[in-house]
Amino acid sequence: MDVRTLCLAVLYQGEASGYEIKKAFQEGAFSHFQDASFGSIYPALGRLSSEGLVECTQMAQEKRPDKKVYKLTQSGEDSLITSLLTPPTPDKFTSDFFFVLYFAELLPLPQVIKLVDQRISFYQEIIERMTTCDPAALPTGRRLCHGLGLTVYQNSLAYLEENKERFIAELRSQNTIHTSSDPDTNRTQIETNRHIS
Amino acid sequence: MDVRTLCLAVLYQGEASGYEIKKAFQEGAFSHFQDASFGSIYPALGRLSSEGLVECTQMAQEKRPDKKVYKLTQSGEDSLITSLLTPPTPDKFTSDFFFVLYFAELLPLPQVIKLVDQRISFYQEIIERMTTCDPAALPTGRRLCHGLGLTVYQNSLAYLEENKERFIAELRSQNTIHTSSDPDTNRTQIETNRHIS
DNA sequence: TTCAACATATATCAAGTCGATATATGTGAA
DNA sequence: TTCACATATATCGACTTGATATATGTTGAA
Repeated sequence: MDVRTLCLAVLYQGEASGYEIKKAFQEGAFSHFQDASFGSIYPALGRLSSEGLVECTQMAQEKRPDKKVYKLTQSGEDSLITSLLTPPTPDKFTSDFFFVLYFAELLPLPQVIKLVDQRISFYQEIIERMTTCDPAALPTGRRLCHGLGLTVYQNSLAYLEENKERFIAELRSQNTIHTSSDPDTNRTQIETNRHIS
Repeated sequence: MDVRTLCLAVLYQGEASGYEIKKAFQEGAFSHFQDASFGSIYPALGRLSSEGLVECTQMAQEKRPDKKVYKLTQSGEDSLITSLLTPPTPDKFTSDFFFVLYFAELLPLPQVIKLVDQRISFYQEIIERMTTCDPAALPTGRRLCHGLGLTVYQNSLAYLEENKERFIAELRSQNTIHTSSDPDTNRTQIETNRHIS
């Protein structure tokens, strides 16, 4: 979804500055499935302003730098709905964790263990944050989002915890790279895995 | 992860052309957690070539356009390992499905039902494709990747199937937008939801 | 107390990436 | 036959990211 629509979506929840819109993607409700940087938010707000989809009020006072508060117009609301009605593009998921895990055999075992442990902590923290809010208080659509997301994290955590020990034991038993710094042994290991599909 | 490393990773599995590398991200093993386009793959292969991390063999014959087959060098293998050892960046997940679902109350009910049904089919198809291969045949790292990914898809599917009817019933019962095309009714609906957190 | 780290707030820029498009040919199905 | 699709490389405009610049307030630890 383009950043312009993303901004409209945040502003639909209430007026906000560019800085606050960024926070919605960093810590807020949208943080799990959308993102945008300042470099795209500020230009987007400029365009939305000139097209009349948002209105900007300059808050010159404050003890901070000027704050530009943006507010959705009726035209902006219409544009948001229209965008929501267009067929959604496929999900995009990129993960270095999965990528590194894929090549676990090539890495020192302690490194792999650390990777998995960090992942477990990562899931635990997200789950804790997500379970502090009461789902019953959410509107229907948001509640399904929340429930589906939480399910994914909980089951990922459970899977990792259930398989961690077996996984590590298997890695330990099958190669020598982890206990030796002999380059020849190393090389042999790499060659061994080379053509496994 | 930068596209250069991604190319090295694909080439680690065996030599390939730019076109074939693209396919690895589109249909192959990496398709679930990494992506790259021609616009980034071809320049990356050029740089990798000039840096000696890959070797290029021009296959001039064939009945097709020239095929440039790239092969990993020792230096390229070392570079891949080094990249795998650097701390992984956080996952990135963007989903229009979640985004639209979040605003389900604002949309016509048939549209929302279609969205959920398509999602269910999407999960079913992926699960079917992933369960055709035998996980026991995979190297340890790949097997954990595969298992974790499959778990996510299976549990997402189960959650949607379990909650679909209740979700739709709830949407149907709470608003009028879905059965009326009266713009005033429409507007009222939008205002009603306006400030729900 | 002081001082570093962090938060608020806007904005820009180089580098990288995507999605579409161009080019050229082969294959298979309707 | 003709059209859609697959193979194959390559480029380009538009967009996005991540880092950085600028300026100030707050907070907590040494």
